[in-house]
Amino acid sequence: MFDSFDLKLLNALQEDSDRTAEELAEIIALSSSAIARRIRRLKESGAIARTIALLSAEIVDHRLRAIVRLQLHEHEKAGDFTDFRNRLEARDEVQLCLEVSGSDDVMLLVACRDMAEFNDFADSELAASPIVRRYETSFVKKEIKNRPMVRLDERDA
Amino acid sequence: MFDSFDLKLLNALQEDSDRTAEELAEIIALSSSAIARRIRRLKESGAIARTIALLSAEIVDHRLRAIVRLQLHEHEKAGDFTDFRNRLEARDEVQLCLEVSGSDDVMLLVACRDMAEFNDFADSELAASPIVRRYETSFVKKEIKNRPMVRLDERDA
DNA sequence: AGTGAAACTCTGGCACC
DNA sequence: GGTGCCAGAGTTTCACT
Repeated sequence: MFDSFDLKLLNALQEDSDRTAEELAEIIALSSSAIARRIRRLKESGAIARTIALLSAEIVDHRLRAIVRLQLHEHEKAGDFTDFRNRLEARDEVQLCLEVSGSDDVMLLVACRDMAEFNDFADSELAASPIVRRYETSFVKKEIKNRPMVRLDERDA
Repeated sequence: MFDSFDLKLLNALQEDSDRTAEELAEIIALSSSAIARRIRRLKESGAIARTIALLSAEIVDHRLRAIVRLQLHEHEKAGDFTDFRNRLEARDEVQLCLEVSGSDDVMLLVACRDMAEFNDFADSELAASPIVRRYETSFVKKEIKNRPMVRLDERDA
């Protein structure tokens, strides 16, 4: 699937996708046209899902972020859970939604403007949902690291 | 700080930063040169911290991801905690590290290749650390949503 | 994969509001 | 102050080797 050039390229683009093909060619031992060709192929094939801008911590830190751990009722029809998932996915406040193992079933990272907005979210999406058994909230005091990056190596080839 | 054009632009770039100034000019009512100028200013001022490529879910799903909730010992010297934070920050496996309120002190999202690698990580960084009192791990079964985006509006101006 | 030319995109100066 | 227009610089794309 990927040769070692692709792997280096994917790692580099996950760190900073703003560099030109020529700059990347200096890091990876390849001509700029080969770099450009590979980037285009990786985007077309979907290996690179999308490229996005991340805002400064100064802006993001003005939001109230919360980790919410959900326990669901056990015998839910698949349809209800799908609806619930779709509702969460549609909410702008939900940055991350993961189905997890262990005593909790779902974990959310929610970014709101303030506590009032968080309460509105929790009331309408969580407390009001018949499939949520209970939920527990921790608020984010400080972001120490946020790097979505997955470093690839030859084992990912 | 930001006028309504900047806010629209920041929202658009958080969703997809691969569009040209001309394409963005069709969404936002501005000429392409004005768009390009604003993007450059937003990057120079640091409002846009960086732009990154996100890999496809197919690639990321081959990793074993875990949510780890940490409780620390209470009377830690600030220096020890700083060291601990720096170690976690330096580990590629740590995608997200948050200081939180509530019964836990720190929450991690960790991406490893397999359980063996996760255990190595947990043993060397968590179990071996004198400042960690206990930790609890949930593994990610399924990613339902992952959008780091923070939607801005006139209240962020 | 690399080279070079064509096409496209961004940059910077100037007039305008 | 910021915008739009246009020309030049820089970057990507494409045919060919």
